[in-house]
Amino acid sequence: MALALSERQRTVLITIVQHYILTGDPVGSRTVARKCGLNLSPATIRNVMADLEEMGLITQPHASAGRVPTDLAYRYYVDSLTSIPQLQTNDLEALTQSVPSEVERIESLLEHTSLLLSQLSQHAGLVFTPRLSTIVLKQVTFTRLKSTQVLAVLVSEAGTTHTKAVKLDEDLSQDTLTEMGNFLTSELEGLSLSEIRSKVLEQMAEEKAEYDALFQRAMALYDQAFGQEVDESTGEVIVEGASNILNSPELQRDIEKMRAIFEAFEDKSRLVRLLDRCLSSEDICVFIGEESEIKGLDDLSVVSQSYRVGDRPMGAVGIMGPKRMEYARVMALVDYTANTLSRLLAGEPV
Amino acid sequence: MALALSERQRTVLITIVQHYILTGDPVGSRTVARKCGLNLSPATIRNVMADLEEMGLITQPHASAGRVPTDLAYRYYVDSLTSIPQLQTNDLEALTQSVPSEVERIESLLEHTSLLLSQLSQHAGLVFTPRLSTIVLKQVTFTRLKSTQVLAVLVSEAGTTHTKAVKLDEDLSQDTLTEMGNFLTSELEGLSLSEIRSKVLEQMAEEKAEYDALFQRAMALYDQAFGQEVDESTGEVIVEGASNILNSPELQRDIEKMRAIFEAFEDKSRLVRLLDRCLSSEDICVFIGEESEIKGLDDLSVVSQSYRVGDRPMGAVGIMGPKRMEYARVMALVDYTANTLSRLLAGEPV
DNA sequence: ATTAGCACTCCGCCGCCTAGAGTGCTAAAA
DNA sequence: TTTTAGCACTCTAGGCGGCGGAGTGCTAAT
Repeated sequence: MALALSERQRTVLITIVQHYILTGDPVGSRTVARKCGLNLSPATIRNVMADLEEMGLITQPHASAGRVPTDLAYRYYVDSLTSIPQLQTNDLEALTQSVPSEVERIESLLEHTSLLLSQLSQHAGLVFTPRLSTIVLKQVTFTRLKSTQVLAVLVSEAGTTHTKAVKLDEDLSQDTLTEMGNFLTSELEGLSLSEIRSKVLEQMAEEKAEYDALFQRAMALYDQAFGQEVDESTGEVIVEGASNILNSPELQRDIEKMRAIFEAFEDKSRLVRLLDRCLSSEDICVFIGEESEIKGLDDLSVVSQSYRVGDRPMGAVGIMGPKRMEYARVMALVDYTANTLSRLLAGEPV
Repeated sequence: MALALSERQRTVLITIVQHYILTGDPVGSRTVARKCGLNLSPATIRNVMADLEEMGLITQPHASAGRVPTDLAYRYYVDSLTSIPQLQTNDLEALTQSVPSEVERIESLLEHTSLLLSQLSQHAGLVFTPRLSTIVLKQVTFTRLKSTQVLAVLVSEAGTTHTKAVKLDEDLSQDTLTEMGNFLTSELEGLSLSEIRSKVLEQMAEEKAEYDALFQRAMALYDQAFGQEVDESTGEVIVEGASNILNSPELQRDIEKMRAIFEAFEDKSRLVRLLDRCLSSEDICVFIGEESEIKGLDDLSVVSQSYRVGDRPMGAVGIMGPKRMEYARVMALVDYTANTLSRLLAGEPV
């Protein structure tokens, strides 16, 4: 599967990709000859380029323009970046400066992270929040809002909260509700919501008398609030700096594409699917063009890396920009940010 | 201050505005003569138009194109819509169909509302959430996350939650924290956060011995969590359907303007200022072009109306689109939606 | 295997022109 | 006095042709 390129082909291809990323203009044989360091004449380069074109790595937008990398070429280029690149010193400075000393609100932290990524990269910043099922329960409380309406509040170990209003048949007092919350908390603390889900289902099916009625009802209440939600919730996506996409000159021409992109940004459910593919991998993920499999995003690339709390992957951060992005730098930014976020959430010093 | 226009001038102006809203093309004397119903020749209309231009109500994009309404003309047009217009039947149907039967999560409801507004209007939907100070407290709880880290959770009467992690000097047990929460809840329930703010400040200043030490510490903890926040928090803005702005043909030409608009969308803090101006008024608000006083939004108009819980205004909903929008229809949508939202939040049937 | 030379192609730009739409002005009509 | 018809004028959008530049592929020489 891996493309077998001669050393010379490799050099020429990389030169083309790098130069195109830099300038955005199609790059011709003359330019390659000067920049690639091979001391060959443009004519020779042309032969190599003809081969590369046949392999589907480069194309010309029209006969007699220079060559432009295809998705395949970007893929090759990214794969050829052996390991996660080092962060540039100025980026490192900027990042360390804007890391908060402590976490007051996780939601704000994630938003801030997304914004930071977008500002540093000048592309769009992405943060995926955890899906409900992976969350570990810390505390449940029920608050009586109106006669038969109760607000269930769930606090996770990480410090996120999740709420849902529930309608009851009977009117329970706040005291009863508090007791139910305490019951559940002592019983369920430390379990993930998906573990709880199976435990609740199991116990409600058995309906043994070994638990008293209050506990049974508490379980039912919990299930009413979060039961389905756990299976269905896919987490959220925080997109910041989407307007940066408008800077990219190769997209400014085509307003239709632009619209497709912004519509894709708003359809969060599709974006979430990227998360799944990223969470299953330890490594940083790069989706080039159509690899994201999101309609409308075929002119963009996404670089993302999961962040974790303890050993479990919780969510992911990423940067989304034109395929013509500085992959090395962006990957370094994303990787560093994901690691920092993991440490912050774990309460470790940064 | 109100512009004094002759009946004829009025008719011509309204015709121009309506026709421009409809087509987006500059409208010439010939067209006006045909559409305005006055049975006058284009030449006569031209004289009227010259007057209107002198008054600053219309301009020509270039000599020898038709006339285009200025902000002033839109203002006049909107003011001439005597009362809030009626909802069109098809809009009414669409709205009633997508009203949820019950409110499970306020955050989702508000997001859904914003999305709904954007879809029906084909512009951007706005929802402003309440600023912290106006919220009425229902319950406070403290959850011990780690040795000296506590999560303060505040539930409002409306059912919204607000959290903040707090770092402590000492390590308090969960039992102590729970007790503190109960204390505070019983003492503060039913008060708005701004009322609480002054009460807390007052009591902490007095430092009387009439309250026991636990309560004093609870107060301090509360203040640490939400004290400053109450003064600073401005509420949030939920923008949906921003990509609809890209449809507007008069903006597609100028990518710079487009970028300015999307940047303005992302700068939530400025958008929030619109809320203030809208909350103080009972009536529906229309901001045309520069009236929003937001840089970058001078090519858009915003229609917004506050929603309330009980008698207090809580937040606002709105629609943001090109100045060339169907004001009557948009105003009807916004007004109806705001009322429906108020009723939903109050738990009334819709 | 590499290179120089050359003819060819295609885009982007400039200037030119024209058709069309709309205006303002003036003089005639109501 | 108000309205209208007529006319000359202006400005834009769009089509056409020519030209320079950049880059290519091919061929023949090194």
